[in-house]
Amino acid sequence: MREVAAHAGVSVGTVSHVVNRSQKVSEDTIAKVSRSIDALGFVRNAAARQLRSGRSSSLGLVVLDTANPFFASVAHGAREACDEAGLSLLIGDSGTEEARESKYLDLFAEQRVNGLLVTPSGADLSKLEGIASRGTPVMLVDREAGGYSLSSVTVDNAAGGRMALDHLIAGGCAKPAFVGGPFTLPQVSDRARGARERAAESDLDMAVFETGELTILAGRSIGERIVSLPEEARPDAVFCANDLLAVGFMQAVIMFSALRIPEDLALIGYDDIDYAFSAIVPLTSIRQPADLLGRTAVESLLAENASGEQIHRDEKFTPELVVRQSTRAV
Amino acid sequence: MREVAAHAGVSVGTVSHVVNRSQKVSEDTIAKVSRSIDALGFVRNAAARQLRSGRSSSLGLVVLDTANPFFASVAHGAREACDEAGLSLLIGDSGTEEARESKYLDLFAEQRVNGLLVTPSGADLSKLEGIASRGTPVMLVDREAGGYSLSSVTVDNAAGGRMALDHLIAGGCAKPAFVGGPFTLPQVSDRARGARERAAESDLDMAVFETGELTILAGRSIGERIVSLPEEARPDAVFCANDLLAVGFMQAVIMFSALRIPEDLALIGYDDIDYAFSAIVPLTSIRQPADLLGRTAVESLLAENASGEQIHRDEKFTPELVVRQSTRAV
DNA sequence: TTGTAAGCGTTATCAT
DNA sequence: ATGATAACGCTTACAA
Repeated sequence: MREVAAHAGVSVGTVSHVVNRSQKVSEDTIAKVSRSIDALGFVRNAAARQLRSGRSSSLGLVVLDTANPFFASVAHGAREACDEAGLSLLIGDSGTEEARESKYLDLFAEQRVNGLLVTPSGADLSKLEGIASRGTPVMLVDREAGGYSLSSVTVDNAAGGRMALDHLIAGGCAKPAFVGGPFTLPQVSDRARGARERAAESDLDMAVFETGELTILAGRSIGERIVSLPEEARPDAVFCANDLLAVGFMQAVIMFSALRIPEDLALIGYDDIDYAFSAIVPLTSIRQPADLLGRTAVESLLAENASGEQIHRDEKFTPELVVRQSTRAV
Repeated sequence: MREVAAHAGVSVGTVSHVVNRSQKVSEDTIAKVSRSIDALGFVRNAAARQLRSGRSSSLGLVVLDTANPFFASVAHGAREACDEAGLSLLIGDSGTEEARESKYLDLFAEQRVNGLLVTPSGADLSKLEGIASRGTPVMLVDREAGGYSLSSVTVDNAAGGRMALDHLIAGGCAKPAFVGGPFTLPQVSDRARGARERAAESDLDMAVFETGELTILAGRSIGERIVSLPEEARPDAVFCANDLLAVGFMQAVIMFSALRIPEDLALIGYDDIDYAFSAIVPLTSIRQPADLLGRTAVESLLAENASGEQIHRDEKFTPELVVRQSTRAV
């Protein structure tokens, strides 16, 4: 910048003002300085800029798995909202590991982000609470605050679980099962709880098969296990904690058994990702407004930030049943 | 940091040394300073750090579409390689728009990233060449340098196109068609070119249907158009420029026609995303090593950076045919 | 409308 | 092993 100033024959302060339009500068000077900037290929230094101004104009987002289309959509919605607000979004992928989550939190803290959007991996949110209390706004995404003093944007998982079982039972299912994990994730345990409650209302037991993660691969391997069970032990309807599991489950059914979906085994997923529609047997699912979740998280964070309030809010969306072939006509 | 120094009764230089392990400090002092850091909740300021040291320890990646599983995998591979090298990765999504790409490039330039990985949206790479010539290493990802003086990591698209048609023709197809776009993307036009060449070798014409983008939605709408063509004008095999298009195309075939895949219409995609396997009719595809592409891009960039060389290299992977039901037995 | 100059919070070079 | 101190490149009062 000093070089630009020298080249244009003005002071650094003036250069700064033309770069930032922060003060009235004469047309002539603007032209002169602009020419020097181009000639020298000057690019302003974000580090110096941020250090001096104290502002960072960025938000941090930490999700469980960027390869999961649900979180890809959340990130997409958040990015759009950030773009509109002139902020840049830093994205971290915790892989459902607290250590990696913590690493990104530290990284973002060092960057002095204006706010943090987090889907926590573990149960202990005290680190986040600490960050929030030290002045960085924190918004939980797809996770309720529980006893912690934090704001959140969520979708009602228990309601979703109830919807899924309601639909399965209405279709005539007698031996429902739940597939998902880890149960330390409230997203998983709440869906299971809602489902179990609804099953109990119809005097049905719901078997539970726990997986280590929410991926296609995990779905496929638990599917292999379930289709090889003797008929009397096999469920007649399976509710998967997300669509990736359901897609993998379906692969296993088709590869390793002669069971028909939905006649022998009904299948319902969760999230309604784009591919649910295109599955071998189009997949019934519980749709979540993922994009909106990300967008709302950013907007709420910004609103809270602007108002300077310390009041924590919980925004909760309701999911929606999307019926397709994988559960039709049992 | 000054506060920490005062609290611990040492100088700021010493605090810096314990934070960075950059010089020998006595055990006692380390303990004392660490206690003060915890007590005051000190977090080092990345901006000041970078400003003073001149180092940024981050890489920038700009891809065409983060919602596309292919690029999600590329980003995943790149992130892993960055993690291993102790770098953080900034990701930008250009949405195949040059203006957005340019915006991210400027943003990353201001951040003084140590290197840039880019899948360009347009044909003019002079901006990237300029950046590279000004000292920031640039690596093209999934795009060749053409006449520009830039390094690249790619997968052979023309070979992939040839493979696709070879397979279709071996299956007895007589009226092949290509679906994809925009053709300004070399990934698309090279696949089409390879396919057309192979078709010509068998004295076959290949119809071309251009789409505006490479999404499920675009595939569905072009699919609607194609299945409603009179039989004599309708292709008997369709090669889609990527799997998203193919998935959407398949949706249209099933919703809006009675045509069977592959008996009436064979379908082949490109990328072999996870969902190809689970499509209504499992999708034949040309597999690209997406993860490896991202990883290699980072590693090559770092290697080039370390060696301080200006020699540009082109690494080219070869794709692989994965046969599934959508083309089997015509 | 433009110039001057004091920091922002670190790191790194010298002394001590 | 520790301390003092000069930058790093910019923003922003304030002065001219």
